[in-house]
This record gives sequence, structure tokens and C-alpha cells, in this order.
Amino acid sequence: MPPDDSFTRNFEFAEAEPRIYADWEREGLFRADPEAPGDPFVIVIPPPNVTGSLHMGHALDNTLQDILTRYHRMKGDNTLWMPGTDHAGIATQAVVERALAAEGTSRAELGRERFLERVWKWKEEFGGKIIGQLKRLGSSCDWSRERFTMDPGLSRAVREVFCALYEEGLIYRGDYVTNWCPRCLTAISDIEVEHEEKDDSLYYVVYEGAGGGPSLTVATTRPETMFGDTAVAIHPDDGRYPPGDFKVRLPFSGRELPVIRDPYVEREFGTGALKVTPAHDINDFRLGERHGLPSVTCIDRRGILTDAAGPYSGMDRFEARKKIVADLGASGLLAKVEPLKHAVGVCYRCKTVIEPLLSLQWFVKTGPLASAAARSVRDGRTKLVPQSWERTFFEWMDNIRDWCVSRQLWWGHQIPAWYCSSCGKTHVLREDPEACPDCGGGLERDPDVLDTWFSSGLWPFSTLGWPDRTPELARYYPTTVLVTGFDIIFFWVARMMMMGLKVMGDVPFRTVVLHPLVRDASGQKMSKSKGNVIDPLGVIDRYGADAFRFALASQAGTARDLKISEDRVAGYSRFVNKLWNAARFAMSHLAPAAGASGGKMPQAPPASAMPLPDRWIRSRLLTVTLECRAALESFAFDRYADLAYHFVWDELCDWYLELAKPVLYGDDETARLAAAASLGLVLADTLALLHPAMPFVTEELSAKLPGQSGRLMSSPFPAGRPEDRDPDSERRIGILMDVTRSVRSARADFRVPPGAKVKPQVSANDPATAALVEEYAPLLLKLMGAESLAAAAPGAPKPRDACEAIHDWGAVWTPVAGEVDAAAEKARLEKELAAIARDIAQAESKLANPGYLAKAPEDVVEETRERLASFKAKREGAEKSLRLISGLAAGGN
RNA sequence: GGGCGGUUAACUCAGCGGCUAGAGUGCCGGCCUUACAAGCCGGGAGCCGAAGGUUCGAAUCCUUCACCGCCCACCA
Repeated sequence: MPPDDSFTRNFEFAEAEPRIYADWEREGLFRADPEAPGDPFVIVIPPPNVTGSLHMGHALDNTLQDILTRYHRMKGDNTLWMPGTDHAGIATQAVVERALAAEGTSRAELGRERFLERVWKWKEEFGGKIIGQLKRLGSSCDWSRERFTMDPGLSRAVREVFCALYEEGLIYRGDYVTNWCPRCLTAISDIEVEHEEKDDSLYYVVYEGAGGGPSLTVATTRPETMFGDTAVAIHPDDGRYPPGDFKVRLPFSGRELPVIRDPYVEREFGTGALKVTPAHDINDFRLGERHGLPSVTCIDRRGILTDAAGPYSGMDRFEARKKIVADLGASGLLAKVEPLKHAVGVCYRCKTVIEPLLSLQWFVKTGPLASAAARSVRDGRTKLVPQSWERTFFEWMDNIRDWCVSRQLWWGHQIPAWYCSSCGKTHVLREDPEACPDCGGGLERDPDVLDTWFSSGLWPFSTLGWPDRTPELARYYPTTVLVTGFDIIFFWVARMMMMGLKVMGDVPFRTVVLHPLVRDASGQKMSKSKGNVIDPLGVIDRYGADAFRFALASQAGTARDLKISEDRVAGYSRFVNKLWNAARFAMSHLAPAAGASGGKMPQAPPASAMPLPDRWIRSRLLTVTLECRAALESFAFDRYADLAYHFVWDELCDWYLELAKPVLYGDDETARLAAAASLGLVLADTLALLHPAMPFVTEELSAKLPGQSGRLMSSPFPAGRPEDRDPDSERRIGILMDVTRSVRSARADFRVPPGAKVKPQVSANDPATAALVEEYAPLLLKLMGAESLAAAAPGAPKPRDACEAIHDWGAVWTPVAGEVDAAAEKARLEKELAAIARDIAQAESKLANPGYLAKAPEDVVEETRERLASFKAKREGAEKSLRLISGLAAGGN
């Protein structure tokens, strides 16, 4: 029966995937309905930057989310995958500023209002490209609910939360030393600072004594900040320095600095004397607070020295450092210079060295929020998967510092704070005011915007409609699972937990699945500068989304790195093809069977009424189905993929389809139809099993099944038919596989010509096995290139020309050309016997061990007993053969 | 300085107290067998990083060490 002409030889993914996706979308299959029944299963997407395009990290993240979403949807859960994008303040603003620069203008020239118009316009025009790319991946998000962090609704949520936290004292404004990026011209939070090991110099600078006091030498890496010094600090117990108050003179300026004593100072480092610059160092700032020191800012927001730096004013901070060092040397005030390796903070975006700067910023008081978040993980309200991340999470939450949330940008949620020019009061308000509510004076709004992560911290409830009490919020919060890379645990996961617990009074999600980070094939981080970036869309173009998704899922275990290479994807594209062709084959037999049952899927008989191969595959399908479900429930995506892959390829294709062929091509019509129906049943379940990982090809194939009306994506996920469990059929198929493999192996070893038919015999240890072989011999003949397969008479000797394969249930004799070399055969058997003897010795020693018998679990001991019996059976067969062959070797030729 | 990973076949990894340690890719040999040559069949390949320890039993648990990688960090 030739396959149907419309059934192409390969899955034409380039044509099929967009078409199928459009069908799903048109049919509204992604939509969630809060009124619908079923347990809620909810995922909120980690919102990609609206300016971004799909990279490997997104591809992995969204593949896993889609697998879970599709699985739960098929299971009948009330499933919502909530999509959207992030305004990504600093990143987006930078992109638009670059565009402006190319036009020869700038943000300053445009002014705030026109600049923001430009960003919105840019967003409408080029933003959201990534949504289309997520669709190509197959993401089954409910696009009707797509949100953007700067939507009116979400902005309202941001404002509400800001006001509420302010009213509660959890948001405050103050003058502190914050991390300032002189290039981005904004403050950034602590976790946005990266630390880079750098080879630097430690300069020993002499501060001469004032008023007859002693001189001090301080050690610093940043001599250019000396004009901001307002003290020198030593350890209170440092005996190298005289007791009592004294002062030193700042080089060049002559300004007098008090010498203070504080245990913060490390006596062992440098000279044990520390220059204190409260305006440009966070530790010095704290020292200054403790000792009531003034702050002097000597470097401005652009990294340029200020008038406080006297002759160096107007110089860049690094230029100034060189010049100052040179000048100190010339004045004999540079005692020495040592090389020093230390970590320097740089901006996570532009890698510019951070300038700690005293400035007026808004902060979130994170202490109480963080301890609530940590508690929710400690008591299991939110689980981290893999659990090993908990320690890291606690580490951070327990040592968290206040979160600087103001950014000196224009693109973002402007801080809802107004300052009265008359009475000087600060007003944080939900509605824009006309005038000062207190005195009616003129108001000026705070120009700054909020950190992008402030709004993404609200994502799990703001997207569901909060602050309104929507049906979605009631039904879908807390969400079920959050899937993300571990790189944003602190940026995002922790913030959502803090905000969710504070605002909603409950955790934002029950489980956080932290997946690996995608690397290139050699484990390197992908980056444009390294040129090792693989574009996921190119991969989809070349291999299809299904192969790509499957490759990602197959590697999504508990490791930290996921090394992706095209070879791997190519490997799974062969799997897609394999599945396609297996289905093509199955369908060519299903079609006539369906014809016989009126175009409908033929009713498959119960497994127990079927021949052995069907009973076996259905038993295996049951096991694999249950294992796949267990794997998905525990987020073991790699295991799920592996199980499905091997079931399809090794069992379904390599054995079941081959064993079915003699029947399917046979003359017995009843048997043929039954086999086809059984095949259809197994195929349908297999497609459903694979659908979460490979949605396109499975949907396409499912549509070709006879009598198919609905979509596979909205069909039930297989639950497994418990009545199909059949360990005996698995054992018996195992014997038939042994026979087949033994003959194939003998043929290959002895170079039996491909066309030549052999007449193997099976010498079974018991009549039941002999009967089994005789019964199913017709199914095996073609698989092993045999003309006949017979059970040898009990006790019959192995023919001289036969290659023998020994099993615990008996032996397979495959006659090969001429006579088997007796000496070689003897050597082989002796080797085999030695191996068997080792196995037996091992098993026996275990069973003779009282500790083993007493402590090992019952089933393990039982297994060992069975194994020992099987070894002994094998040994007996091998010994018998050896006796025979020895006789031949000695007396024969 | 603190913490977390990794080290298993040529490569990339799975296995994480008990089957004779597995898979994919690659390699070797043979096949165009009417679902699939993007395929089929057969085959070789590993003192499970090192050393101790716990245990009846260790690739798997503990300790120490080595190398690789990541994260956090207020000795300038």
C-alpha cells in the first residue's frame, strides 16, 4: 500500500509551522477563561525587553514555559500563560538616543516631552518584534492579554504601590552615596554594579603634620579623590600612631584634616592610615556619618573634577589621577607605589567604572520585605527548583541593602513626588496635583523615573488587573510556576517575591524553576563581541521549531550551563523526520482500516486480546507515559525528552513497527485490521505525549489521523491505561529480541553475505520458550535474514557450522558458511565463561554476606538472586558448548 | 574574603547508595530491506579528577586536595 500522495516524505516545517500556529491562534486555543473549570495553572512570562529580539536564553526559557503550559492545558487545567514586554528603561532609552545621535540631534535638544514621544513612536514601530519571534517558537501565550509595563493599567499599579510604600515608610528619599555611572548619567542599584578584577596601583601619599603634629602616610588607589577628603582614619588600637588629637595637612590644598580613630580601619592594609572621602566612597560615607564629618564632592556626575579640586578642576577623573600622582611625586609626597589587584565596580550596561557619588535618591527599605520573602521560601510557600539555589537566595536576602529605585532617565515611570516651592514639602500622590495641597504653592515634579525592575516586580499581579479586583486576579493569583534563568534571581525573582508578599499578602508563585544559561558549544557565554552568538531564528529556519525546542528541552536539566550546538539540533531534526515517517507508515495501514470502519479511527481491541507485540508496546507505552508525566511534574525536561525519544525510536520504530509488518502486509484481514487499529492507538497516544515538546509536527500528524476533528493541542494528555501493564509480554519480547540480535550479530561476525538466508535454531531451556519462538518465528524471519527459525529438539547438540549465542533462557545457533573455527570458538567461550564466573562470584558473595541479607532491601536481594540464577543458566549453556567444542578442537580437524 | 557548581567514552552530557555505568554526536565494519540513506544492522570505546573515610555495598554520601567555571563581597 503506497503512502498517500499528499503525505510528503518529510515534514515541511517551513510551510507547516506558521500555518498551524495561525490556526491555533485563529481558533482561540491559547485563550484562558477565568470562569472555566479546572485547577488553575498559571505562568507569567519573564517580560522580554520591548526593544529586544529573541536570543538563545529566551528560546530556552519560553520553550520550557510552553512545554509546561501545553502539558497542563492538555491535562485539563485552567491554563494561562500571561505574556508581555518590559519597557526596559535604560536599555530602550539608550537605543533611541543612539538613533537621535545618528540624526544629529540629542535628547537634551528635544526636551523631555518630545523625547518621550520619540520613544513611544519608536516602540510602536520597532518594539514588540520579539512577540512575533516567540510565536515562531510556538509559544502558546494568551496574546489577547498581552501587557506592557508602561500600559496605563500597569502604570497605575506602579503608582499605587509607590504611594502605599511611601505612606508606610518603606520608600524614602535621602542623600546617600550611590553607585553612579558617569556615562549613563544615572544612579544604579547595587546589583547593577559588576565587579571586575583589575591590576591597579596602591599609592602611598604623605599627609604632612599640621601644627607640629606628626605626618601620616595614607594608602589609596584613588588619589584623585583626595580633594574630597575630610579626615584621615586610623585604628583606635594602632600603637604606631601617637595618642591624642592631631591633624594633618591635605597635600596641595593645605586644608587641615582631623585624624579620627575607627575600628573599621584595617591595620594590616597599607600603612594602617585611611584617607576618608565621604562623598565618594560608601565606607567613607559611613565613617563620616559616625564621626560627623562633612562631605566634599570633588568629582561631578560626568566624572570630571570639580572646583573643589583646585588646579585639577575640569579634568577627567583618570587623567587627573595621572597628573596628581606625577605632581605628588615631584613634590616628594609620594612615598611609594605598589601594584594591587582588586575588584573595581563597573556599570552592568556599559562597563564604565562606577563613581560612588553623594546624591539625593529614592530608596526602597528592603529589610522587612526581604525577610518576608526569605521566610516564604524557608517555610515552603515558594519552592525553588533546583533547591540548591535556596542557599544563595537566603544569602542575598539576609544581607540585602536598601534598593535605590530612582533613575536619572526620562523613559520609565516618573516618580509621583512633587516638591512645593513655597513650603518646601514633599507630596507623593496618586493623582497629579494642581498646587501644593498644604499651602497652595507651586509644585515641581521629581524628574526621575523608577528602576525598570520596580514595575517588573509587580508583574505577577499587575498583569492580572491589580489594583482592580478582577476575576483574573481572584482566579490566577498566586501564579503556579515561574520559569527563568538563575541570573535574574535577585534582579527580578526576589523583587517579585518582596512586592507580591507586601502588596497581595501572598507569594507571587508557588514554584520557581531556575534553568541553565545557554552557552555556545565550548561553554563560552554568547556575546556579540566574541562572535559566537547563534541566532535562534536562524536555527528555526534551518531545522524547524520542533527540533530546536526538543534540543533545548533535552538539555534542560539541573546543570548550570546548557551548551547548544547546531549538531544537536540537527540530531533532533532527524528525530522529527523519524516520527514523521513512522506516522506516514502507520497511516498507510490505518487508512484502509479506517475505511473499513466508516472513515473513523478504528476501534483498537484491548491489549489482552492482541498478539504479543501489541501487548508489549502498549505495556511499554503505559510505563513511558507515566514516567513522562512524572518527569514533567518535577520539571525534569531532559528526562521527559529522553524518555519520549527512546520510546519512539528504539521501541516503537525499531521493534514494534518491524514486528507489525508481517501482519500488516499479511493475508489475514482480521489480524491486519486489528494490528492497524492498535498501531493507530499507540500512534495517537505517542503524538499527544510528544506534543508539549514538539507541538507542530505532532499537530500536523494528528490532523492526518482518521476521523480527527479537534486539535491535538486541546486534546487530553494521555493518562495511561493501567490494564495495559504486562510484564510478561515485556519478558517474552525480550527473548525474541535476543534471538533476533543473536542471529544478526552472528551474520555480521562471520560475514554472511547480505543476500544469504540462514536457518537458525533456538535451543531453549524450557518448552514454553521453545513454543514462544516457534509461534512468533514468522515475525522475525525478515528481521534477521532467515529462511526459517526452529526450536531445536531438547538436548540436541549444536551443529558444527553454527555460531552460538548463549542466553539465560537458552542458546541461538546460527549456521554460518563453512565450519566455525573450533579453536577460536573455544577461546571465545572460555572468555565468556570467565566473565560469567566473575558475575557469579560477585552475586554469590553478595548473597553470602550476612550484612547484605540483613540490610539490603528485599527487592534488591531478590533481583540479585534472579540474576545469579540467570548467570548460572548461562554458565551451564556455555559449559555444555565448551565441552562439545573442546572435543572438536582436540579430536577434530 | 564568603558561597555555589563542574571534573564519567574522542566530544557534549545523563546517571547522584544496590541492575553487567548509559545516550547523542563522532569512529570502525556491513547494508539503497517497498515509513524514513536525515535510514537500517553489527562493533569497538570509560581504574566515573586524586587520596582518605562511612557502608554489607560508593561514580553516587562525608573529608581533604587539585584543576576549571560562576556568583556575592564595604581592606582603601
